[in-house]
Amino acid sequence: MPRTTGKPDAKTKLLDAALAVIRTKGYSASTVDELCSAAGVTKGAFFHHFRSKDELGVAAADYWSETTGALFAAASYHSHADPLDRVLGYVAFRKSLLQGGVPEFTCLVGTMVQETYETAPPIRQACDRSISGHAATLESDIDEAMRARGMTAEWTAASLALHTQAVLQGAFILAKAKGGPEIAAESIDHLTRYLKLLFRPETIENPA
Amino acid sequence: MPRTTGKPDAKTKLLDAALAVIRTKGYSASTVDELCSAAGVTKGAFFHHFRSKDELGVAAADYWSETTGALFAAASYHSHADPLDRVLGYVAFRKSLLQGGVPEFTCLVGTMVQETYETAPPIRQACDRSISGHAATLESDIDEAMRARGMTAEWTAASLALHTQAVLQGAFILAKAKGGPEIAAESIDHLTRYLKLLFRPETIENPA
DNA sequence: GACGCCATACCAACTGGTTGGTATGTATCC
DNA sequence: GGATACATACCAACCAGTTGGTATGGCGTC
Repeated sequence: MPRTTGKPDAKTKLLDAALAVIRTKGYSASTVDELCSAAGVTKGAFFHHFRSKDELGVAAADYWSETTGALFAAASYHSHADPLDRVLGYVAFRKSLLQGGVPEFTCLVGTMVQETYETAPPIRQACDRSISGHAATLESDIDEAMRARGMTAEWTAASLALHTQAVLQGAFILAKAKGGPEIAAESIDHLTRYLKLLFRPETIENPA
Repeated sequence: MPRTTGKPDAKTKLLDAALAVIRTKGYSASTVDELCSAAGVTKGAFFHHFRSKDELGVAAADYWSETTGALFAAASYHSHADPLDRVLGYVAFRKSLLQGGVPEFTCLVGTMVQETYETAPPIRQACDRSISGHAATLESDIDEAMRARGMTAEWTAASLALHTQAVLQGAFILAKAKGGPEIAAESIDHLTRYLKLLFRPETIENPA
């Protein structure tokens, strides 16, 4: 919530800085001092808005949910008539986001939950909310695509929606290990191929 | 390298402790003091064997490659005659390893690389070696399965081998976020289904 | 096989800088 | 003029790494 004036307030600046710094160095290695200097504010402002570093972690995860939620809500893949095209469009959109440096396209909550799942339950829950809430936006399209084909599968729309998130999170880890987005793009291609094989096997060449 | 006596030396105890502690709390949050007390040695021993904490991080990743390498090399899925059965057996074996608490079945190098990929290049490289080296053990079976079917695909054996690692790493993140292995098992099931659809589509029911 | 020699392995105590967090002051808005 | 929104100064605990030391075992020498 920025001030009524055009300038962002210290809280927003701290949250924006948290996204950048934590995605680059991880949560534990991101110090309060560094977050403050990256945001251009002082420690007084930090502890005015957040009672502790962990509370900022929770707020950052929620802020991440908001900003990315707005990004995906505004994306054009929702306009496809066929629900499967919306799902495939989503995955293609995710692939198109693999731009810039690794810290710029990787996921805040996937990074944070790795470090905090045992030691900071509120952060773990905030990350789960973010991932699961995002997956839920896919689930309805997947469900609709299944119904449109009268599919009765061994898997659920919910599990497939979460699987897409698993592939993306894993692709980010590979990108971090290898230092670039190329391998992540290939994994996303495999995900697209899986979805097509599940829903439209006839469109995939099968030379066997 | 333990001593000729039965007891493990301080270096091995530190490496074993590092696997447990870092998998639970992440790399940055694992302090040298905590690693030492978990290993039952003193700081003097730590800095006798490792010049720095980062050097231990590299050694831990290499140690992880060794121990997990031995685990997979000894597994029974290698005995299948059909190379595809070996690949599917590998994935089933990975699923069977989802036992115990989350820190016990998740991956050290996947956790470490998230925090260190930008700040500690030697650790990043050690994690890449571990992941890519492990994927390479799958690549030959995948390649053989492709040749046996005369497949000419848009994807390579190497990219599919790495994709399996992406799914597993992503499944671990979901397990951490949700606090249990169930969702990871479902994602591994999706991976198995993808592999069967690629290589044996006739064995999958398709009610569409 | 007793001896001196020394590298390796390890320990306890310490240090300077950093950490998350606090206490207190001040400017600005309604 | 009181609540909100910051800034400055500070602290105790903790951090990675250092220091100076001890215990042990192998090895050549005689």
